[in-house]
Amino acid sequence: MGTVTKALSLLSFFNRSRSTIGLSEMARLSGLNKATVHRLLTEMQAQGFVEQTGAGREYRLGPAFLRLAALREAAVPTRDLAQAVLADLSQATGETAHVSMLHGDTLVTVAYAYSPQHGTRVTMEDAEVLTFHNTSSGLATLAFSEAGFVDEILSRPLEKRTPHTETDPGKIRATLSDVRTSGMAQNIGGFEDDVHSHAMPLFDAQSHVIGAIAVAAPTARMSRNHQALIQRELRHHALRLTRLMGGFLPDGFQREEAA
Amino acid sequence: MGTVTKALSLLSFFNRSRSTIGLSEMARLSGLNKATVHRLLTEMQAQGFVEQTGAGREYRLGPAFLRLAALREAAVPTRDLAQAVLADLSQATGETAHVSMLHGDTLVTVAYAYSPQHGTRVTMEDAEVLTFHNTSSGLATLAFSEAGFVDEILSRPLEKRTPHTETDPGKIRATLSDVRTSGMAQNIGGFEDDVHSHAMPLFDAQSHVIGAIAVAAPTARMSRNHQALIQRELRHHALRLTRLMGGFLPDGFQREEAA
DNA sequence: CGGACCGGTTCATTATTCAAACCAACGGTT
DNA sequence: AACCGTTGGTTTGAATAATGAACCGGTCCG
Repeated sequence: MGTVTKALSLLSFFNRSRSTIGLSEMARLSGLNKATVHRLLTEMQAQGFVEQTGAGREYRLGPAFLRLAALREAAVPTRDLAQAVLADLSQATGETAHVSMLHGDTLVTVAYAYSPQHGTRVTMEDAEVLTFHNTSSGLATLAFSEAGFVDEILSRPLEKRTPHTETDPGKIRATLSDVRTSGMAQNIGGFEDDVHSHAMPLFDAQSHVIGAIAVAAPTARMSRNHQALIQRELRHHALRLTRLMGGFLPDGFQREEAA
Repeated sequence: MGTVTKALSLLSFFNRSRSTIGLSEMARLSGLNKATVHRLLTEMQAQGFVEQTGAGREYRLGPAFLRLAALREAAVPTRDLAQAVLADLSQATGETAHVSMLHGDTLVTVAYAYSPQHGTRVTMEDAEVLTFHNTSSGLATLAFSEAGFVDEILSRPLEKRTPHTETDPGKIRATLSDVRTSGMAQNIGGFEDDVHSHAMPLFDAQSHVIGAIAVAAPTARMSRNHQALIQRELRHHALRLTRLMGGFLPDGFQREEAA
């Protein structure tokens, strides 16, 4: 593992529930020597990628990311585009909508929109990492990924998050096959109890899957009419977002959506 | 220069007008060997910090920054806080307001807000890098920086951006002294013709300057009454933002603002 | 006081980076 | 076609930087 890889991988130990990390803890988490970690952090600190908190001298993510994220967004406005489409989609369905993107082997939520229509709604967190086997977005993404990647994901331990989580790789593969046919994935209570979500894949210019767009609703609200509405709107907006981002549906992807 | 520093400094060559950079160009910009640059970029690419565009194989900033910026913002919500204060400030003054933060020796705009009140307004860009000698934010920041940093900045060549740009280090030092007395910096047409801006410094918990908050208006609109309004509102909101971010004014900082 | 942490530093050993030359491929000229 | 100047990417001993075990000086706790 190269030095740069080591340094950057340190950053991945920060998450929502662990926003500051001390030197020794970072050394333990990464398995690297304390001196090495110190040097890497010091170098990253000089560039603003991490900074030290006043008290305790722990490290946290630095301000450089604000700048670089803004530049990334200026160069590739996926987030803005997603946000715009999600606003329409959540408005049309009255439910929470979100877009998650594939980064390597992790699926990260990059944008979401709520509808004010109902008092109850499914809530989302920014930059949340989704699992593949128990979210509709994960299933939609996986269904259009290459076989090796699917094997890789399904060979790992699959967390049983709720009583309804499906953890049998064979059954999941059967589900993926259905998703490929219909173009849409569903998940009922597999990630959070009482949440019924629909998701469709998003594609880039080479028709490779790059993420998914989803609508999440309380199961209590999922009547047949409501489900039909969600599916219709989701099909429409998924296609729209893929096109806005300069992508193309793969050959054979079913496209029965209403104009 | 350490390896990590080299790798991270490559990222700083991306900006708004140069969002993709090829291998050879990056080697030229950084002064590093092509082989080294290639290895560094490859490592960063594996972590999602850069990615290659389909055509031309050039590199651009990667998606990892969206995630890390969201986590940074979750840990230290400076941007959100700034945005909230700016909304009020631009509303109260009817002019464009913005906050810029000091990262090492560069001053970067992190948030801004427009007022819909007038048809003409000063426009801003996200993640824009400001110079110190010809912006009110730069002068406000510099006035409360330590002497060594001021010497460093003023010893560099000072760009004469407009006919009104002051480039004489001696006169700039005199201006900084005035800014320290009044707590507020002004700049008339030194950055953009016909823009009159006011700025005040922002401080952290150790009373070190961390950036500035500013109001920028067309010179044509700057009557005595309007200027008095802007100064009053700016004083109020600058103090408010410093406090919201957990900072304290340094001893002796003048505080004659209206409650 | 003694022990167990913490963040940070030292220095001989070891691995990486450097520079320069070299490939293969592409797009224009001649 | 031949040539030219590019591009991204790769290879080579010689120079340089990274590494990790031990070490320092704190602070907290009993």
